[in-house]
Amino acid sequence: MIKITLPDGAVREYPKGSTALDVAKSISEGLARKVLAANVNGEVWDATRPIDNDATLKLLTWQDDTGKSTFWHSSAHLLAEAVEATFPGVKFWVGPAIDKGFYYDMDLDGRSISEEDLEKLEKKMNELAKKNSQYLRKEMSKDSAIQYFTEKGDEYKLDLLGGLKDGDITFYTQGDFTDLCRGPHIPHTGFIKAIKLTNIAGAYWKNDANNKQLTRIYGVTFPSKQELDEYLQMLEEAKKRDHRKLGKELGIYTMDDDVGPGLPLWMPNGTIIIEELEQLAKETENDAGYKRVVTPHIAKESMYLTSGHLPYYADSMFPAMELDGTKYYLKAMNCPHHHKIFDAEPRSYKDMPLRLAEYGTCYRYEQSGELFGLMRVRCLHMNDAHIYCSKEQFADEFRAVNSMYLKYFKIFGIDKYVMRLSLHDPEKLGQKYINEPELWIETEEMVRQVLIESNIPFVEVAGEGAFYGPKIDVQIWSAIGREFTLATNQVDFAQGRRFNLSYTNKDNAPEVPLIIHRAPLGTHERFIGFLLEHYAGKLPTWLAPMQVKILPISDKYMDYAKSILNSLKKADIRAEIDDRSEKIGKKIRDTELMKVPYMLVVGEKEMTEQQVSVRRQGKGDLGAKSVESFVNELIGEIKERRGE
RNA sequence: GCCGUUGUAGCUCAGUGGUAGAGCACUUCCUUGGUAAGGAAGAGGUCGUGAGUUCAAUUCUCAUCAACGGCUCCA
Repeated sequence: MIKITLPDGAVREYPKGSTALDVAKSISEGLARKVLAANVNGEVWDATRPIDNDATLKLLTWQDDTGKSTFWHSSAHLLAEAVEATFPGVKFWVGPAIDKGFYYDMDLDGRSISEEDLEKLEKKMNELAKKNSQYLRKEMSKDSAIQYFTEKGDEYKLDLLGGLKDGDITFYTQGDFTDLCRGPHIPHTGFIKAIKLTNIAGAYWKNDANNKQLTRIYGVTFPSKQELDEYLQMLEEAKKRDHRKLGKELGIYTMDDDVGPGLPLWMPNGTIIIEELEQLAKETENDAGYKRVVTPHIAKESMYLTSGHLPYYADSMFPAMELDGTKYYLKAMNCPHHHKIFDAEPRSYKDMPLRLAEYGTCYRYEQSGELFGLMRVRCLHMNDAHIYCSKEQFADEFRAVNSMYLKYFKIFGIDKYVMRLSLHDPEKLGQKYINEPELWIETEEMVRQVLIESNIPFVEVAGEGAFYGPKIDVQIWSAIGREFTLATNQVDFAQGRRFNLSYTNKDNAPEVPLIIHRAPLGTHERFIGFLLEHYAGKLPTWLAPMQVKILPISDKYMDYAKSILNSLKKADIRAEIDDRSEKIGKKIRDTELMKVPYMLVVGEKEMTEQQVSVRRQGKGDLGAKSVESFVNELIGEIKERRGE
């Protein structure tokens, strides 16, 4: 007998070789029908795998993240089974579970798969799922595994085997499909009740653009039809808050073929948002001791050679223009310009830290396939600043930048983000990263300490640093789930020396400053794209392009409406009268759809009592009040940049 | 840049080898109506662009541009 300890602390005895499924059955049949996998001594196992020793056990169902990912991983195998049955000879690479669903990468050997094929595959998968085929686990020696795949001529699985140790190799078979796989898997295919293959995409083998491109099929599955429907419904909802759709509907920005891809034209409504954000940034940066600067959009090649950008990023800069034998580049970043401002005057430790801020216009020749609405563009306005400081001042400055982020996030109610400490990749020193291994480790540790001391939760990722130093990135997700860096706070131990920057320290000796690059609001483009999605277009009043719409019941009240408009304008409130000869219901509907925060309905009653009937977008009628008190309250809401 | 899909009116979308249609938006007129769509009439498109096949192309083929879904990239 073996002792099984359950999550509630209960210890039960079972015969040696019992499975998690046996344990579930001993608790209840209903539970047994829901068990997808099991956590055995901290490791995720098949629910059908025999347990030979005492163990702690947690049964995993659809309610557990690992239960879900096991379900989706098994679904990927089911997809592969369907593909193999439909397109014989296909070679498979890997098929993992992802955040929402799964994919499988495969080499179709020159064939291509269409949307119609996806439907066929879905059908086949449903057919195969109904067979309730068990996922059978089998251990195999490395040699026989190599033999197996050599006979099959499967170079992909052989490649996978190369990275595995003898003794770690397991195979899983369900129905007619066998795959090299670490597992675990759900008990049988019958759990998979609802299947949706979402899209087909190309994906480079081993994520390397130099390798062959495989075909990737994405899908998502559920234990019930209802959950799939709910998921599809949710996707529809997400599309409604896509900034590209809202940007068009609300007149924020437009793109034009004649202007060029990735070059947004900001319309009047979008420009208002930009100006409000800049105002916020100016106020915040003034308070934090920043000084504003303005620099040109172009600079000579020599400067980007000095900075070291050109060797790393020439491909993603617009090609140089040549004038009088000198090459000029459109600037892709503001830092070198700012360094030149630092260098324009002799600096002493008394000037430090020196904080130079600019909403600088940058141009980056992003790859065509990467352009994405406002989130990834070729002309961008960075909420940029560079802080020049001593090593001693670094921690305080870095911390202050982080708290500026958090201050902004509070204003905008941003809570769904991940702070990422982006480090260098030691293998790419000298290629992607400046070859200063000790400095890397030293500064990375400085940044890590600041994060830990400030109690900011973060994840560490190697290979995401800037070429000149480590950074903290704030990662966010677009409505459709694509990940972006919203804000960034970077340490730069390289450019100071490259530009020969120095200040005189207390001992009258020259010293190279450390530089912090920071962009807490990222770029206008990405930030506004993000905000549109974040607020689903319902911007807080201080940001809303139109803040108040006055809706007269009929033309008779137009003069009264105009007097209200005057009071609003005097208070610098963005307002307008809907003077169309439409019924009030129509005016309200149109204003609601344009997501104007406040509507003032005025008619006979309001005019006699010198009031306005206030209607809040999305909330409905708030009742009548005097014009004066409405204006005063609104001024407060706008000044304090209140969210709701 | 790569793989795949798409491209018809301002927007959302029908449709056809014989030079195009709906709803909303727009314009004009009627209507002056109390909290999410009042009525009528009208205007609007060389069907992304270029070439080829054909008596004839918006429709078929190719190229190109752009957008979309991914991959790669992201100072």
